[in-house]
Amino acid sequence: MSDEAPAERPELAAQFYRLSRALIAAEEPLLAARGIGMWEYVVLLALGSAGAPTQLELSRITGRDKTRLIGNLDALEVAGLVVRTPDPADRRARQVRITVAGRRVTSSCRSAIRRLDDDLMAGIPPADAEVFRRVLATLVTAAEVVGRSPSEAVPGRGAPAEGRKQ
Amino acid sequence: MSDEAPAERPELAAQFYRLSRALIAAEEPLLAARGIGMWEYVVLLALGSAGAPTQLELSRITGRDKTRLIGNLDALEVAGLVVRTPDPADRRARQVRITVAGRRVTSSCRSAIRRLDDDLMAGIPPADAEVFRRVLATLVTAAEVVGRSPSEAVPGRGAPAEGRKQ
DNA sequence: TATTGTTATACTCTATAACTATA
DNA sequence: TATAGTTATAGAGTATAACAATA
Repeated sequence: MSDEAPAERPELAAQFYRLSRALIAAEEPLLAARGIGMWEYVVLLALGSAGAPTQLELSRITGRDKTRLIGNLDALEVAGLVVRTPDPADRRARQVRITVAGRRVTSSCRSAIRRLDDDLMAGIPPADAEVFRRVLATLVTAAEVVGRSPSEAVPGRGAPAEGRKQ
Repeated sequence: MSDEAPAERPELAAQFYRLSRALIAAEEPLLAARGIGMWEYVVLLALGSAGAPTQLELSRITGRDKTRLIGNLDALEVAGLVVRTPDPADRRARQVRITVAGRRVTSSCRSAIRRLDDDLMAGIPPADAEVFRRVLATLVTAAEVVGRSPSEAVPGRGAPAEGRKQ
């Protein structure tokens, strides 16, 4: 209990937050130069693997809300990077497919981002980098569950102090 | 050059983004149960180390905009976790100091977050975890500069494709 | 005139609820 | 009635500009 020396270990959330912000800020101009935004790139990436998902399926794949996906698909479609065709089995749904131009843009973006990642990792010894990437991948999957663990529910007093207005 | 097999290496930004989102989402209820929000915790943490900075200095320390800092300081002050006193040397400025109650809340939050971090890292072998934390700290400092490196300026065509409306 | 803290305004992003057309 | 896609509305977060008190 007498943690007089706080050990000064940095908090993971703060570190991940800074890193993601810095990387995304660095990637955005690279994507913009190729005519797309961050979320449109995410959509293109997902479409590169999936076959011809419906918009709702695509929403679930990317984790992006279906209503916000629409604007991205609109932009991608007018840019000729995806096509939306009515689902023959269900005329309410629309199947989304990536085009050849879409694959080309995706590949170009991926290369640029890969280069950025390599720049960031440039100073890390290869052995350490490999450990880092392996642990990172493990944490990403583990993070889905964190917080649901019963390590701590709420502190002493019962009132959840809900109504903060900030 | 013939990278036919994309090697499937995940992108760092996506991984950091997911991790920070998951961790922050898990931390928010812990902080809320103690009566503060994420940014107020950041402010309290900064005040724990700094002596009695002025609001503008605190803005620079935390990286938070000075106008948005105000709401956080208001909330922290009515909660009795910080006090604002006029700077005797410059009557325009106000010095911000953390209170004893503020230190108590900070410590409680830090323990809870430390516990969350430990939960996340629970499955990682200690040796790997140590490497991971060391590399992570290195990357955080390196990330400040990434993107400013000349690894790639803009792709083929000169027009920066600026006016995207999304 | 410049600066500190503050307030006000606008703009983006997000979340939720309605609406249409199909089923 | 329920669902896929769309649109509209409201909220949170952010950025910028304006303002009062002081330097």
